[in-house]
Amino acid sequence: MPELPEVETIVRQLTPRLSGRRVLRMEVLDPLLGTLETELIEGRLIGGLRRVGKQVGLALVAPRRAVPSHGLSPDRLEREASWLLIHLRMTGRLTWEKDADGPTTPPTRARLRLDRGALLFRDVRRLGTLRVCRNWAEARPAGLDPLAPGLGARRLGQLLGGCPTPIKPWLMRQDRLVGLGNIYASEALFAARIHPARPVGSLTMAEVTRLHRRLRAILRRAIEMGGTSFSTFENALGRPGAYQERLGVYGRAGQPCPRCKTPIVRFVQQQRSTFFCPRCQSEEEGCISRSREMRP
DNA sequence: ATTATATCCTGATCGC
DNA sequence: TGCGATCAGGATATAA
Repeated sequence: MPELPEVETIVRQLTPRLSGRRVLRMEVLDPLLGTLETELIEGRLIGGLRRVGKQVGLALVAPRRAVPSHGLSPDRLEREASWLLIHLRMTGRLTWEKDADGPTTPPTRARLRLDRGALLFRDVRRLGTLRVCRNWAEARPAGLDPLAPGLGARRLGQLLGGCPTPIKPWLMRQDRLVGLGNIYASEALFAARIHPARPVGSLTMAEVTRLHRRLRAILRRAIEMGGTSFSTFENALGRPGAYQERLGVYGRAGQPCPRCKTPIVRFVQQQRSTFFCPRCQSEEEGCISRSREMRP
């Protein structure tokens, strides 16, 4: 379940390894991936990597460029590059392999052969996708990145608007904010002490501010810790993250809330598990001051 | 327009 | 011990 911090971890690990490499051949092994415009990729240089929402974006530039190991600047890539977007969905993995010529083993779904080594896309559940875009305008997602410098509490408030949708499913809508999935949506609301079923329009400005601050803090912290390995996530080096040790509510139904010891509750929202603390995250707005008194 | 449901996929887990 | 049913969830398609 790679969400924003997990994808960011992978991008950071792969950037020095892949930047400047020349793509020799794109091998699509799983027919479920469909046909791709490989001519926008093959023969070009990897100008850099970038997280595009929950996707890993490989930026490809003309082969005469000199590319530093940290990649070309973001604005340069936005002007010049074509993009390979890799969506890992649930079980997708990206790893660099030294041997680019040997036989591939399942569940390898695609292999990008480079002038040195190869990038392997493995994915047991085969839900992941590959997409080729000719430019940044095609590749850029509709939703805003929660860690973008321009996304202040005010902007988030405007984005939320007054709709009656429950806040938790709203946070997972990729056409509004990109990068949040089931884990971090629950965690952000717990940290901000907002009930997951609260209508978006009912949030006070104070709550929006709190959500904004907590959300960004959690994502940054999770990136520092290499993401969350809840069940299956592994980074580009085949190692787990560490943020699962800091999860407050996700996957902890029945266990005591780390803040007030009340048992964590699980319920289903839009066919997905939502976890929350019934005491810290009151259904009604206005109980914040009370829960604040509970703090040690 | 918005919201709800079904679908995809496969390994792990559960109940009998 | 074995086997079928259920679950996990990101995104999209279709239905209401």
